[in-house]
Amino acid sequence: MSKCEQCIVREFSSLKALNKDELIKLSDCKTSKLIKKGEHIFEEGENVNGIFCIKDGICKLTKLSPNGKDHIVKLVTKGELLGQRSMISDEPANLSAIALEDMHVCFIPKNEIMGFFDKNNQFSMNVMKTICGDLKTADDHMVNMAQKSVKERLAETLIYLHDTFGINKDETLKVQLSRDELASMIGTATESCIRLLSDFNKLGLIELVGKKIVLKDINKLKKMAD
Amino acid sequence: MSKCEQCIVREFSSLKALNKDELIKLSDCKTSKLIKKGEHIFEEGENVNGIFCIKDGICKLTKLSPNGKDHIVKLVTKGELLGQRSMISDEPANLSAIALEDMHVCFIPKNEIMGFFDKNNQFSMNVMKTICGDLKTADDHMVNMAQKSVKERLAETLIYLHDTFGINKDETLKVQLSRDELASMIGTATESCIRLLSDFNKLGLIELVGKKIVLKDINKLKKMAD
DNA sequence: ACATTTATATGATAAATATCATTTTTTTTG
DNA sequence: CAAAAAAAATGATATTTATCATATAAATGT
Repeated sequence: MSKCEQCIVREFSSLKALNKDELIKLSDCKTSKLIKKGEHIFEEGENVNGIFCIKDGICKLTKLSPNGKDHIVKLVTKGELLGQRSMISDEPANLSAIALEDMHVCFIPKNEIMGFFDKNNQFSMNVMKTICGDLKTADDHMVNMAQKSVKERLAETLIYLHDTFGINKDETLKVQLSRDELASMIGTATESCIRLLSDFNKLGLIELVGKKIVLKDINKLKKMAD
Repeated sequence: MSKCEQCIVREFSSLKALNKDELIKLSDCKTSKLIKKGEHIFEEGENVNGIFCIKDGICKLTKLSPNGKDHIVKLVTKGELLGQRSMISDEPANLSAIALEDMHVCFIPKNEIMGFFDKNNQFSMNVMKTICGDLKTADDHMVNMAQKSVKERLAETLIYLHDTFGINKDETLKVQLSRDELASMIGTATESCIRLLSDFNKLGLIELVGKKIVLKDINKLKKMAD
């Protein structure tokens, strides 16, 4: 079992506030899991009873809308924690977490985290700030969904994927979503998403390399996204 | 200056965790404000440096979208706290708060609240739970905006206004939004909103009493909202 | 390697929604 | 109370987006 003290991703999350003793306790109680591409870390409605620390890989957080379509609420990657909201609210998960690539995650049981809350103010504060950041992002996102056109949302999402997750050597976006997933991220029909990608391609804004996407004119895309 | 100890609305917010001594301190540092209908409590981008406790009245939280339209993110009423997210994130307000009717609010400066955070775990936990609740609502809302039609969103919003804020003696919705405001809550053009209200009226789902709205068939509206 | 499934793409069309113009109603103001 | 301004309502039309059908390309299993 690997030691939390030596784990680098810890430094990128609220867990950075933990001291040596707390980290040793953490190492003892955590369990390590490999999640394959397409598998769930947890599902909407499930009682999670702890949080997951993402050591490696990317996953999507989705919610089933009443019309039966999945909506991608957020992408989460290495260094971030999952399940904090459910744990604090003491409610089942509001979203499903599904791996977009093979992942390595650690599970930390609820009672351990709650102990840190009581004794380590900096840790509580970090968690609170993270959730506040999530809330701001969610509000902003909501306004975008409500007020922007599909075209604007697509442009914005491409920029987001580029800026947040970066590009490969061949300049294609590192996070490779299917057209279907991209559509469920911007909230539109798959065909509409594909059609707009074709349009963007013809306009020289992007280039479609098979299923992969290269952003060719980031400035124009940014203007387009408003 | 009225005493926080005797204030009833305190019981409906995170402040209920404060003990007698803390409430006395609170009374000493808080300032009381009357806000008239249409006035701001604070504006997007402003440094708030504390939180507001709503003693009476309702306000809308809006965000200006890049296309220049205001979007109503949330309605907030008596007993709730405002500005918690900005204070914790140590950032300017992400949203504007504008009174929908005359309001009575109390302002509590940041350093006072931060003191309670340090010393009163139950209070911190309450605040955290509130923000977690807000985050869940925001995520749900986002999915609705992205996946539902304007008609579904209108039906849902009417039900929400009914269930959350209740009705007057004449059965009209208590929160009286203009057509423009209703449209900016569901994310559509004012004319589209008006047209759909007319349709709902003709279908017998609602009744339009001047500018006021009566829900006539709540079950059908609920089905419509999904 | 070939058959089968799945993903991507495109056309045709329908439905939803926005925009612009105009009218009617309500509210405000002098 | 009348005039002006603002809000609500409706029609005509344009634009956006969804849906259904079908074609092509890529991935998968045996």
